[in-house]
Amino acid sequence: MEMNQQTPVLTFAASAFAALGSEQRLTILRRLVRAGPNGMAIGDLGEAVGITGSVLTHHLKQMVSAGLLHQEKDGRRIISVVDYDQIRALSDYLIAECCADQGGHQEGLDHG
Amino acid sequence: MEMNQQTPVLTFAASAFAALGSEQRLTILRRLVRAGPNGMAIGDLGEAVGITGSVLTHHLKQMVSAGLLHQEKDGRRIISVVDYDQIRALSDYLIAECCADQGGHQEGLDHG
DNA sequence: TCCATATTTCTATAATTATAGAAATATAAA
DNA sequence: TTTATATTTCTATAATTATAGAAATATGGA
Repeated sequence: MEMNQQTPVLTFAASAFAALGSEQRLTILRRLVRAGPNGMAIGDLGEAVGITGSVLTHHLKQMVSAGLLHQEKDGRRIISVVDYDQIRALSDYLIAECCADQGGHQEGLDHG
Repeated sequence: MEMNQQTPVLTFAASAFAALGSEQRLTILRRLVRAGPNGMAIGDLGEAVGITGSVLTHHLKQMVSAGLLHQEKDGRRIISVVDYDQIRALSDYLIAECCADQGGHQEGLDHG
């Protein structure tokens, strides 16, 4: 199930946090962030972080499905690129929803 | 395994994000945030969010273990209180680590 | 002390996620 | 077209997490 704009905020957030909830995936994400907006081929990524093959595919799939990454084809390579806006949205969610009445509260968000 | 100051950042972050990665737990957390720094007894919390008994205990345990909450005794009630600082730290991590080179980068963090 | 309440632990089962090898698919280059 | 590379899908198994009822523990009040 891929997340889109119709997905309720709670569902998106839970799915995205779950996708961040693994040391391996955080490591993968950090490496992709370092790669910047040009992204990185799966093979190179795997070599860089020491996670390859079907396990890497499995983790990337979860992150794509949660909306943290997207992928583009470049010949026979698949380039993974971080969706920075989604990550920012998640960080904002955390402050807005989870620090309400503690100085970070914002009114008017629709929780779906 | 309870998180403390010695826990590597990556391990804390992965564990905390995993603890946020469930709609039920996000719902619980939001209710506890609304309760503010006085927290909320488990029974009242369960009634409010519609998750009770061993399932609620199970979720709270994960959140406490990840450092998102702590618990205090008040007679025979157990009061759960959000650790706002930890949530802020998590939000900061997301921006610092995962939006680096995209405008949110900070130097000098030790990734453990 | 006895009782009611609050919460946890125990136990079991279901569901999901993780790990990994092998085969399959897709594509570019020779 | 053949070959090598890149990645996925398939399959299987292990590990973790979720759900839930029942029994156990802890505490305050009658």
